[in-house]
Formats: sequence, structure tokens, C-alpha cells
Amino acid sequence: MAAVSVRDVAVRAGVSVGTVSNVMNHPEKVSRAVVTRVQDAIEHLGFIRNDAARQLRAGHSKTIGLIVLDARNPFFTDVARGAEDKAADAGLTVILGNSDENTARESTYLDLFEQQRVHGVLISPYADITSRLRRLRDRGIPAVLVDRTSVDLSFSSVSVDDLAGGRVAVEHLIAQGRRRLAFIGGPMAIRQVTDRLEGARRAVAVNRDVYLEVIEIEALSVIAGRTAGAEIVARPLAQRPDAIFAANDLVAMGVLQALMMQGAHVNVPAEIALIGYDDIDFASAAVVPMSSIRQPSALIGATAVEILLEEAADPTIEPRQVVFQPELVVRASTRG
Amino acid sequence: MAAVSVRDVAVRAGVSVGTVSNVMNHPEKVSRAVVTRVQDAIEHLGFIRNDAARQLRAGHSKTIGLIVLDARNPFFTDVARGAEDKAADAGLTVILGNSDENTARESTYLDLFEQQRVHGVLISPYADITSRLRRLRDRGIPAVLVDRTSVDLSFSSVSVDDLAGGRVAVEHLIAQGRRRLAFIGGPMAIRQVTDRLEGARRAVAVNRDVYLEVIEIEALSVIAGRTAGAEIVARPLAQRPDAIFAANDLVAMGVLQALMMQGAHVNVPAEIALIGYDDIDFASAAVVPMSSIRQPSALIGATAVEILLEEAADPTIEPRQVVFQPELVVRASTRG
DNA sequence: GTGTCACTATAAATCGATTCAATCCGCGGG
DNA sequence: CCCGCGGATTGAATCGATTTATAGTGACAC
Repeated sequence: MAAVSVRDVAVRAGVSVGTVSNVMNHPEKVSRAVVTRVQDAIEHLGFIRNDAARQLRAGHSKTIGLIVLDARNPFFTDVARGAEDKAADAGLTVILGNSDENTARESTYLDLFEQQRVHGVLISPYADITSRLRRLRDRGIPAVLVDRTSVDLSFSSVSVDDLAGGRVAVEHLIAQGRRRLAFIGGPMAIRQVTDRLEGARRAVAVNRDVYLEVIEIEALSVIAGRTAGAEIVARPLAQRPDAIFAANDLVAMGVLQALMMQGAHVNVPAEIALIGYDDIDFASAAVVPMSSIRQPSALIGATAVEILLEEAADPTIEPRQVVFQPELVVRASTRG
Repeated sequence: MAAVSVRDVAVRAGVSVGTVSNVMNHPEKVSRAVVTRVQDAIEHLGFIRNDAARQLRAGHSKTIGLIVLDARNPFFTDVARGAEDKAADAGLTVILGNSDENTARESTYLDLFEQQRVHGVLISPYADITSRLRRLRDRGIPAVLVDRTSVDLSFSSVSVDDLAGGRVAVEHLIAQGRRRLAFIGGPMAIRQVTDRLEGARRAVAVNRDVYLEVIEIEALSVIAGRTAGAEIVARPLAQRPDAIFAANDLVAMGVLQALMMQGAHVNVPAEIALIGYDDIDFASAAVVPMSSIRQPSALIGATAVEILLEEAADPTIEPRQVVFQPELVVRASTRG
């Protein structure tokens, strides 16, 4: 097995291992001639340094751990992309863990990241893990919450104002003349869901004649949305809402499919207006292009990495709460 | 900084570091009493072993590197999921790299994985990287190609018969009575695209009266599909195809949206039948549920990991080519 | 009482890159 | 001609977990 180490490079270049290391990490300390000689040797032998050894000495790795609630949700894919790009600028890599809204998986990934002595952790938490994060921080691994604020503000966070988002969505529906609204979302254990619902409630509260029905579902998925949509289609016309606010776009797409299905054929938006949340790519690509609440997903990821790097560099820094404002995107599904 | 090492655990348990290591890795070599004493100490101190040190000694890490062409494509997400689950069974983790059909990014991830001395590499290659993979193998890092067969069969691969898939899709369209077909896909540098097209051509070849038009697009994305679809809608009726085979579901969804857009309102499938490829979740959730060619994506990932582990355990093993057969899924978009 | 066997536990060596104190070299100033 | 200075280079120590050869312990047979 032809494992090439600094030692081999050193021998071939006729220098010491220390010099080889310097060529790679502090080239300004080494003479021009030696630099090229060593680089030739590296090139010729195809030397690739052993990260484990480097990490062991450094005390921490050049990776950032990111734990998301659902790797298949385009919103998180976008967050991850933003984080990756920002991290790459600093020479770091992001490893992605998918907790799948599962406490055990979440905990496993935290263990894994601690074993790897990652540079820092970005997490969209599911369970209450503040004590776990506190321990990580005590050991020099900072953490930043993503898409959620920390309960006690002892950690930095980057999130979007879900309350405002919920309010804006429903205000828009009301402005379009809708009065019998339905909120479809769940499970209520997820903070984003309850926040969006609360925002919706507040918008409704200032209008006497508007009614808001809440339909709770098992998961924020296309399938769950379709089921809820089918239930609405099955109702007599008079009992149907005239507008639906779905907790995210996946749910909204499921609802849309149920509404337009063979046989049902509810006219969107004439009979029922529909608005989602997240503004994923598929939202604009839906048959009835869907109104949605846009979150600056890539920016969220990038900002989180930025804060993480600051905290890694200076652990005494004060935690910061960054809250982005969401943006209403009006498309055909609520127009008219 | 309270970094806890085996040494601290050893002191607290009143044993040597070697014994602590044995408790974790070869508990059968240690007496009951000592095992519990050490475990208590580990628990109490919150010890989490340093992976870098472990890796350094072992010579390779407990991670598998996976490089995909497009992390946002649900097909690859599913492949990744299958790989993750299988890897987890063996106590390994998967790190995901997104080459984004970009030679530089692909190469960067290969470097990264080699630095990390990963257990093995799974890759859906973009550029020709056989020589790179050969070097990895010489250094004890096996590689398995995913969704693509190796040119010279010197590497194992797990793929789906794209030729058969293309043929089956078009045979189905022809069986439905369609004669003026269009294939929408690209870029032609991607093997899967050309294979599916070639399969389509063969199905057409045996039918004298069937015509196949090829519309090349820039990328396998919703947007590119929408653009191509708009172009078709703009044609006079007589020049439109009566059936479209899209190179994947993302493209098909774009096409579908263009066909059904405000003003266009082409009836699918009455006027134009539409079939995609991959059978992603969104395909069945589309307004006109979309026919597609299903690939056993999670199984592909799982199988690839399986082969990788075999090769890692015994490097002298012969490379294997596993080819799954795709499956036609008929839904409303081609029925009638 | 001694030798042997079977367990346990220990100490030291090891993996490979980095770092820092020590050394070397060449050259200008005294 | 020697000293001293500064930049270049070296080599040994280091990170922490694993492993291997070694030593310790007790039981048991002779």
C-alpha cells in the first residue's frame, strides 16, 4: 500500500519534515528554491496530507456540522447550500445530518460531530438540547441555531420571523376578500408551525367577520397535504373554506393536487385561494403557480456560518439573534 | 477548556489508558468489575473519544464519501438516503458532496475525501476520473460508480439500464397510439441523457410511422423544461408533438407547467401525453399525476455501499457491474 | 513449596502533521 | 579575523486512541 507521508516527501526533496510542513502552511518562512523543490516532490509523489493527523494536532477539524429537520425539504437544501458556499470561502466543509424530526437521530449526529471535534455546529433543533449544546460550547465547539431562536438567548440564532410571515399571509388572503380561512399544518410540536399559526390568528383577530379553521396534520409533507385537501373536497360546498394557508409549500402542493384532482376540480383561486410557505422552486412551477412566503434560505445558511466563525474565533463574544423578515410572493393561486 | 481524554478517564477509574481503550473496543478482554468502573467514569466525565486520533491509528476513517451530480434532485436524495441507512448498519457515516456537474467541484471533493482517508468513495461521475479513482484504489480506498457503468469495467458499478428505460417509455407512448414524439433532454454530455435517448430511438426504429423529434436543453431542471415547453406551446397546432418524453421528472414538471399555463391550456394527456423519468415524489403529486420510469433509488445507494464494504474488506475481489431494470409507472399524464 | 496455566492489566510504541526551541550558515560591521 | 545578527532549516516533542509485548496475580496440580 503506497501511503505517501510528509516523510517520503521530505526524503525526496532532501529536506526535513518540518520544512515540508512549512512549505504547506507558512511558505513565507521558506526560501523560494526549497518551496519549488518540495512542491515538485509533492506533485511527483501525489502526496495528499492526512487530515486525521492534522486535526489531532490542531485540536479541531475543518468541518462544520449541520443538522436539519428534513433533508428532502428544498428549504433546508437551500440553507445547506448557503452554508456550504460560505464555509468554502473559509476553507471549511459542511457535513449534513438529517435528524428527520427524530430525537435519537438528532442526538446521534451531535455525538458524531463531537467525536469529530467539528469547528462548530449549526442546528435546526427538534428536541430540547440546550444542555447538550452548552457542553459542546464548554469544550470549544460553538453552536448556532438555525430557523429557530434559543429559548434563553444564550445561543446565537438565525431565523425568520414566522409570526410576521403567518400574519402577512393571512392579511393577504383577507385583502383578497376571503373570509372563511383554513390553516393546514402540524405537528404542533414544531415551533415554526405554531408561530405561523399564531401570526395567522393575530391577523384574523382584527377582523370581526373572518373565521379561521385549524386543520392539524401529522407531518409537513406532500402526502399529508393531499389527505387534508381530500377531506376538504369531500365537504359540501357551503362548508368549504374560501382560502387555505398551508404551513409550508410541500403541504400546499399536496392540497393543490387534491383540489384539482379528477372529479374534484375546485377552481383555484376562484373558489379556494391557496398560499404556502418557503417559496421553494416547485411553488412557482406548480400548475397554478403558488403564492408563498419567501424566506431568504441561502442567506440564512450563510449568516449562520458567519456567526459561527466569529464565535469560534472569539468564544467570549456575545450571542446574537438575527431575525430576517419574510416576504410575500403573490402568484396565481391567490390572485383574482 | 475541558477536553476529556482517555487519560482522564483512566485516572478517574484507577486503571491504565490501555484498559480504557479495551473497555471500548474489546470489552470481552476486561473483567466485569473494571468494565463498569470505566463506564461510570466515561459517563461521569462525559468523555467522547477523539475521532482524529482513532483514525490516525487505524489509517482510515469511518466515513464514506458520496459525490452526486445534483443534490437537489430527489433521485439523488433518495440514493443518498439508501446509502446512509446501509452505512449506518455498519457503523459508518456518509458525507455528501455535490459536484453540481462541475469538474472543479468534483475534483475538490475527491481531494477532500482522500485527505480524510475515507473508507471508500461512491461517485456519480461527471468528468473522466478513472485515473484518479485508480490512484485512490492503489492507496486502499475503493470506489464504486453510481448510476453509471465504468468505461473499462475495472470498477464496480451500480446503475439502472437507461437504454431499457428509454425504450420502455417510448414503447408505452406508441402503444397509446402516439406517433409524433418529442424527446426533451440535455446536455448530451450526460450519459444518462444519451442512453435514454438511444433507448427511445430504438423503440421508434421498429415502427415505420413514428417520428421522434429531439429538443436539446441546457440542464435537467424545472426551468429548462418550462422553456422547452413554452416553445412547443408557441407552435401551430399541427406542428406540436402528440407525446413528450422528458429526460427526467424535473424537466417533465417544467414542461407540464408550460403546457397548462394560463392561455396555453393544452390538455394533458388528450392533446399531448407526457412521461418523465425517475419517479420522484413530486411526479405523483403533480396536478396531472405524471407517468414516469421508476428507478430503485434507495436500493441503488444501499447496493453501492454493500459492494464498497466488500471491496474495502478484500481489495482483491473482482469488480462487479450491477444493473437494475427500471419500471414503467403509468399515471394520468399518458392514460387515455 | 514450586511450577504452570489462564486471565487481567500495564507501559510503551505507534500513526502523521505541526510546532518550537535549537542550530546552522552567510555576511556585514567592528 | 572574529562576532553577532537574522533568516533558513532542523529535529524532537506533541496531539489522543490503539495495540502489542510484557508483567502481575491467583488458582491449581504435583
